[in-house]
Amino acid sequence: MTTIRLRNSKTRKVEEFHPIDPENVRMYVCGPTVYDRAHLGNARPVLVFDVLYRLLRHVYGAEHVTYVRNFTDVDDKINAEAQRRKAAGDPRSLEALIAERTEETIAWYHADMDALGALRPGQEPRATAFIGQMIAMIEGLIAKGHAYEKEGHVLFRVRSYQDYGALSGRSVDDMIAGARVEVAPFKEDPMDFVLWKPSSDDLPGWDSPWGLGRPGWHIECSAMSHELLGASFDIHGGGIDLQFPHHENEIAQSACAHPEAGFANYWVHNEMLQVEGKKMSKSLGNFFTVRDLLDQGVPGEVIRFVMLSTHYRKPMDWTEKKRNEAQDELEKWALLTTDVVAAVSPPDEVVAALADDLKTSEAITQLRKLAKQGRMAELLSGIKLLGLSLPEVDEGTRDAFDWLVEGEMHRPLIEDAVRRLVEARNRKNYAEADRIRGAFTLAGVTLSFDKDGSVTFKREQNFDPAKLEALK
RNA sequence: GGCGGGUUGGCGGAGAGGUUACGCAGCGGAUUGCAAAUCCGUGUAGACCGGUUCGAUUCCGGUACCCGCCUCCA
Repeated sequence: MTTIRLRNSKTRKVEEFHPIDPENVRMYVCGPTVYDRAHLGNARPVLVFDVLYRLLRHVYGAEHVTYVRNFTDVDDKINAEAQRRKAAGDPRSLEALIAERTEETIAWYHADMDALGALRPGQEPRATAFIGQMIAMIEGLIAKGHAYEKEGHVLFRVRSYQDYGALSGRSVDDMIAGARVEVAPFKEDPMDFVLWKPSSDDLPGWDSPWGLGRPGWHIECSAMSHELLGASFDIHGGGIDLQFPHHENEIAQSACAHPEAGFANYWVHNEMLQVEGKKMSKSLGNFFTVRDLLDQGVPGEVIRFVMLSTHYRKPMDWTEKKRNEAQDELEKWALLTTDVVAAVSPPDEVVAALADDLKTSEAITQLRKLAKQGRMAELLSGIKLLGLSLPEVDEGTRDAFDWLVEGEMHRPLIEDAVRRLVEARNRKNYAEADRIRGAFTLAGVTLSFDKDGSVTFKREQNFDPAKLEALK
């Protein structure tokens, strides 16, 4: 059996992966807060852990891997959007507006991530469905002296957990010295964080031993992972930005609530995404969503290919150039594998690359070698393991019409032009042939001639059907 | 201020203490009416300064610069 090696943030080393139970390999990844469309940065962890999920399924069997990724549907931003709609005159209750916002965002998320070729996790729990478990966990923490109630808030007593800061390599004293912690009068210690906070009448809340309120963000993941995967499980993933404080706090909560268990054995973090060398942010004006790219005609598999061409632990830079190169390479593979049936099992080289700490760029290099060697069945199988799909590429005169022509109105025009072109070439009237080809070029269609005399089309980015009129 | 990541040829991007990464672009050739595509061949590197070593881009130390997290935005 293939041995997977993963970089464990907990030990800062690449380690061999040995699941607690090979019959049920368990992975939890922090999912989105569902208040708006997922931006490109959100897609990176989705794709990184999708590759890991596919690898685990390959190695241990699809039915022996449990993948949980949550939806955070309790959040100020969701409330704010609902309140905005209410203020704009929507007569429905705030609760209904919140539910609507949550539902539509989840549907968007599914559609966008599906387009990137990401498999849906086996379970996608919503925080609001696990409030009872959160309350129970908080009660347990209070009983053990790890948490305390103050003014309707319940806070985690950070000083009560010896190993706090171990994951992110910080000491509590250093962090306080940094003087960037929130100072709240009800905290025993500046580092203590919220497990439960009071809610107002106009915002969602749940009854609890501490009054009407709602859970803190960190307790959601601790409660859901415990409920669905148990007190000890194998892999916990997420972006490096979540390492502190979110994951640190999860560990503190879970380790204190279930001191007999190990919580997550392997912590895997992906690096951040940049755009043209800069962090993606609204203020820099380089902020865009996955849907924006898809709407611009960037295929999901191209986004996926670009993402996988950089190792997950390195900052990934999204650029126009990479996107174009990825598209060219995928089209090339599509042509190479036309009518090819994928090999039953993926090539060892590709599996080995992924098993070595998810070296996706190395896996792509191996795919290129397979293409070079003409091992197309294996190439296709490797492409599938990476979760990539290939663009539809039609070649030849007849098939090309289907995607070249925007509406039947241009078909007679093009057929006639091609007929005249072929005739001109047969008569060796190259001036006329080049004139017709030039008109196609201006319309954004590249024509080329094969040895057997057939004509091949390629639609370019600047394709403009209106300019086909010039073919007359 | 604290913690972490990075700096490789024109561009992107890997691995390995000594042997071609790879892709794109470039150059030369084959092929082509001319092209495109394809095929063959080929040049260019390791931020800077020291150290270890027979030998370092690869290990160690330092310097510079870039980026991220620590703060709602991933």
